[in-house]
Amino acid sequence: MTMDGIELSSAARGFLKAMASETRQQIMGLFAGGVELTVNEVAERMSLAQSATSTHLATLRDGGVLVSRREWKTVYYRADSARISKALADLQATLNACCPPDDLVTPTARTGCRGGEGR
Amino acid sequence: MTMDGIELSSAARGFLKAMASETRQQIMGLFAGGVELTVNEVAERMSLAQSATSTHLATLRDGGVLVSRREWKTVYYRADSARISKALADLQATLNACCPPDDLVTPTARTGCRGGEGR
DNA sequence: GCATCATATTGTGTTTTCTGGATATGAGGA
DNA sequence: TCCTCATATCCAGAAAACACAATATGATGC
Repeated sequence: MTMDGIELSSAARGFLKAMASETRQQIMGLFAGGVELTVNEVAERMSLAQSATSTHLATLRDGGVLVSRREWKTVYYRADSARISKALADLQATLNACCPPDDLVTPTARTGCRGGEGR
Repeated sequence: MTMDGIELSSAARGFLKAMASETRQQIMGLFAGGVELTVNEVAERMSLAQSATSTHLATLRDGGVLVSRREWKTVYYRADSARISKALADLQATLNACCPPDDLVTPTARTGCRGGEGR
């Protein structure tokens, strides 16, 4: 009851919560290549209502997966690759601490990904 | 309308589904250090019913985060670090393909993590 | 066969999430 | 000011997840 709390960081938590929904996973697929999309564009391509799309995009932004850039009327959403890498590195670090890191993990996986997060 | 499907692999999908629940995240914290735990032990430490615990552990096993080893009566659950690393590498690879890998990401993040997944 | 132990499964009620319609906000143009 | 556009928020209902009690399964020991 002391060290049970190998809790995930808020970044990793938000990432998991954001990416848990399959609909949001598909939404993320629309942002491939770094394209910027508006809410209506995402709604149209996903065949979703504008309100539902707005909520999903807000969830993704809250989870650190997307960033929003407001240009007068329209809000452009875009994938936040830096924050995604950060969340993944964080997730990996926590899970490495949680699970036996001694088994026979490839050294590439351990060293390579951890160094990625600059910020 | 053709290449929208930057879908995640089943490993990454299962991982996200398994780790989406905060209860399951806490459960994973119990397996720190590679300890093996039975269903009843997890239920007791989490103050959860045996049925709920069994379901959660099955979800985690199905998501590739835990492995179960049956020893006569009791079933011992244990973290599957290799599969976890695999899922994370897969996730990172997909998200790197999804999101702008050109912005100004450190080259370590691009080369290091992508090479991790061998299979 | 019967009882027991540990786990899995079923059933039910509760809570949360998801979705779409309607409405509100905020900014630009006539 | 009024209207329009794009997005956000509010408000239902529908769907899914969660948790518990009860029961079923599977294997051991009598």
